[in-house]
Amino acid sequence: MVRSWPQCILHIDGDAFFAACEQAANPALRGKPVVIGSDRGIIAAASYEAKALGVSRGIKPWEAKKKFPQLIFLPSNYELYSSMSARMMEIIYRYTPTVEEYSIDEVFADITGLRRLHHGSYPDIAARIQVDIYEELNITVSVGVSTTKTLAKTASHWHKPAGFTMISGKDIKRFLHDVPVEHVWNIGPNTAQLLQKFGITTALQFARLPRSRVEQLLTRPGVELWRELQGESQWAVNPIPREKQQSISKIRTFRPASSDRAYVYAQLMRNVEQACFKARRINRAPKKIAVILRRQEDFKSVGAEAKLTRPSAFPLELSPVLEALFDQVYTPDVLYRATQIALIDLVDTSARQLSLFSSPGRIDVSIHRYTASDAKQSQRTKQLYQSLDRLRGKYGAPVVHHTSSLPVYQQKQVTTLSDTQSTATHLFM
DNA sequence: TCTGGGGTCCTAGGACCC
DNA sequence: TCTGGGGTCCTAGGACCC
Repeated sequence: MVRSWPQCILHIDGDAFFAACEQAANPALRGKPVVIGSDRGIIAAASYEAKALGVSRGIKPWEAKKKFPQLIFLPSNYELYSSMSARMMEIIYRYTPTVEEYSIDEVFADITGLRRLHHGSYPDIAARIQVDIYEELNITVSVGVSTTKTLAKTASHWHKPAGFTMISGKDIKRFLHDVPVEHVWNIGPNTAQLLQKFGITTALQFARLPRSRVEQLLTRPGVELWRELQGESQWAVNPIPREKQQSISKIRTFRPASSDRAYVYAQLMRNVEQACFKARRINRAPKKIAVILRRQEDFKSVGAEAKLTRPSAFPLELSPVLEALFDQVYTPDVLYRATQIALIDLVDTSARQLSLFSSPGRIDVSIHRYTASDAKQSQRTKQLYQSLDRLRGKYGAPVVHHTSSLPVYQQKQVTTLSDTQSTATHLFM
């Protein structure tokens, strides 16, 4: 039976990953109710011990603190989680090269055709991966084994933590029977609502619809999903290198909401600086940028997008475009609660060096211009940011900002150059 | 769910062309 | 005046994910 499987796909899901990483890194935290999250935000993760107390994602950190004084609160430490994630990936790569790093704590892996190589059945191989991760990293993962990504993911969710669930062809009905349709991967609130209107509330009911009906109700991805649930693999496990990242965005909510133009723009500029820094670090630059503001009253986002005449990840070069976009979306007297910048259609910048002769300089909203002096200016801009990035690397935090982001920092204690003791020094240019 | 932050992909429809 | 058919490219916005 297992022999006849056309594909064998695994879904490997870290259990309470952030909290588990903290517990792995610090043995004193093991067995304790650990919660990751900041005071003002939401709870990002909770260890199983904390979940057992009744901590859930919905609850606010300060509420949880009051209700369960024994909780251990930790700020999130992405460096730690990323390195643990990378080590987890490495273990899986030992078994197969076909690994999709779906998120920091989730992996799809295709082990089709590798039984002889690893001297074992598919479930054997999957179990070995699970054991290796536990023994080497001190964290548990839940594993799902099936013929499609969708079924593998359904399987890994079936039993957590440290679960191991296999769905073979003949078991599909049994597993889908109890799964609410809105819990199926890639069925969100909208699709679930539509299906429910037609009396479809479970994954099995959906899987049993005739194909023609599915084609009527949903579009192509819906039909593909339907076939995945039959056990016919439609979505390949595809290893996407991180360098292929398509977009970077930075969003920040501020409280209280504000309608002050300079302040809101300053928040945006801060996001821009962070997003551009991240882009430069991975040697990418956007061909398009979008500015989005979120309104306080209805929580809706309003945004505007612009194509750049040349890719750039330098805030100084982007600022004319940014300002134009900002003015398109900003309405005086409207209260905003968040700003967001999106760097879109990222392209690789490592290969082509900006040179005096090969690159147009200035970036405009709509007009494309090119002069030698612009190119020279561009070169200087690049050098400037290289120095700034080095500085940032040295201090671990940004030290120089654009003048337009000043209003953000005016709320805090801004120190000056002369205060050389402080690492919180902010310079403005 | 009364609300953080960071992503991907798909589709409809307009513009433009033959 | 009303009116063909088809292809491609691009954009806005939706929907979904962790």
